[in-house]
Amino acid sequence: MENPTTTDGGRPRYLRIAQDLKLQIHTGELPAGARVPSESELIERYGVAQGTVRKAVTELRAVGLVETHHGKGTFVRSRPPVRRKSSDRFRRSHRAAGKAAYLAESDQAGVEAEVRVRFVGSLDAPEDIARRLCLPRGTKVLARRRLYLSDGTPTEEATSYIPWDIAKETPELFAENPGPGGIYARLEERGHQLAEYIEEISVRVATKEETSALSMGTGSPVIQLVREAVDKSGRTVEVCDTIMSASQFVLEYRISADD
Amino acid sequence: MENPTTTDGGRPRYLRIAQDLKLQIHTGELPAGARVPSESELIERYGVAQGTVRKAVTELRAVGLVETHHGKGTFVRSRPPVRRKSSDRFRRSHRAAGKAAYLAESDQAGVEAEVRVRFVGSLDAPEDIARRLCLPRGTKVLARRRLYLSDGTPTEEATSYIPWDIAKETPELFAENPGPGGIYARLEERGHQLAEYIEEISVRVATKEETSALSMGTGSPVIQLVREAVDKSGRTVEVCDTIMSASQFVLEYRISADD
DNA sequence: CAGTGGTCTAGACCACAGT
DNA sequence: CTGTGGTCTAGACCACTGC
Repeated sequence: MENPTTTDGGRPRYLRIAQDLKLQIHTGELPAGARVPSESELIERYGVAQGTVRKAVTELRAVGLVETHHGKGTFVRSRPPVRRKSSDRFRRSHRAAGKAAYLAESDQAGVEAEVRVRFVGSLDAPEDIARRLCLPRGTKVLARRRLYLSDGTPTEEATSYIPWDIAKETPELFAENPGPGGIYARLEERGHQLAEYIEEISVRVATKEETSALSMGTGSPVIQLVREAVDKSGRTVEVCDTIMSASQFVLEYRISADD
Repeated sequence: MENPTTTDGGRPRYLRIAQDLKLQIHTGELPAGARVPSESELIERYGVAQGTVRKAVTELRAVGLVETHHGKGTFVRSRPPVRRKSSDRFRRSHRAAGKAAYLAESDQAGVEAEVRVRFVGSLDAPEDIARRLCLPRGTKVLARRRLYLSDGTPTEEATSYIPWDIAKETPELFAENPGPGGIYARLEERGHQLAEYIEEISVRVATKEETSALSMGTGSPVIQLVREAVDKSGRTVEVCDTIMSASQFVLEYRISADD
């Protein structure tokens, strides 16, 4: 009798608490970056057990409203979703303007973008990448991994893989900053005129590494986008594997109705 | 001391149990459609409390390996992901062959497809839909909601919205089956030559309704795909709102590198 | 060290499905 | 009715963070 369980107003208590916190976030009572009250505080405030507030916070994490850091606390995430535009994104005109794809998008969205290079160097091609590049598995490739941040918080980690025979004749690809227009501009300068990009989108829950790299909660969904860049000769000259925090993105594609 | 907690071999017990079940699923020991042992059985088998096996099963649901039904049990899901191909999907050639987009894809994937019409009729356009159709909010539109199944299990629910002035002159749109080539073929016959489709993809956790419609677990991620079909005059003649069980799909888009 | 989140237990009661 | 999953409690201990 000291346990009303599910009879709170139809819905479970943990959802009721989650709802309450959502409201506080949306009204600005809990602004972006703010600390959400600790578990003990919530336990006292709502008069429930730890497991219950825990489920509530889990709910908020799943929705992408907060992120939690062990030992520190849980915090309100910032920023609304960024938009990526497909037909726009790889326009040669953006390159002419001296912008890489990412900066071009972010500019449009009015977000302060930052790119942090994590690794540039040779690597044995992983299974899946080798297949996509039509190389025997384990072949040496150039890998470029970078982390993208919007307004300071990491949202996206991308790794480009380029066959070694192409990379070695394109020294700019080894630089942290490959120059105006990004690596696609460099590849085209070297005679690899691009014909099309093929993007594959899938959704899964984050692995432990991704969770920490993108500082999200456990079990958060991520979007995995694998893009192949194909040149006029039909060869795949680059594969880019991107992991995004799912709640932060909306992808847009335009498809011509003419065959 | 009767509680070893996290010291099981580095990882939490619930992950250990989840891992164990995953293995049984992948080896076929628990084939598609099979019942996963009930909570009480798992409690006994692993010698843990209910909360622990619960978290394990939650993990499996998040990964999309099982689905659970209150009062009945939890079951292994079937089918690998279906592929959708963008440049393929809306080819006029598929319509000529008398197939709607969905059947065309599924054929390719060797999956037994089924479409179940849930609703066809007029509706006041919801906020977001009205905006996309450039109509004042609350205007009457024709709505067509259908559920798509692969090998018997629901994977996708789509609702098409068509402005009333277009719908009323196209009687086939009110039929359960709009005929060969689907509604896009009918729209083109009525003079609305399509120019392009614009698709927006986002990911979020399922609402309660979606959870039951697609028979997935609570908190599973879904892909929301909103497509606008634009005709040669620049008018959006249809908006289609699709919810998919995220773990069941891989979306593919081809983007031309030429501006 | 104290404070935070993360895992676990043992036992209770509720809600849904099928006999 | 029994058996299933769903919610909740009270209290315990572990692990990470920062003073």
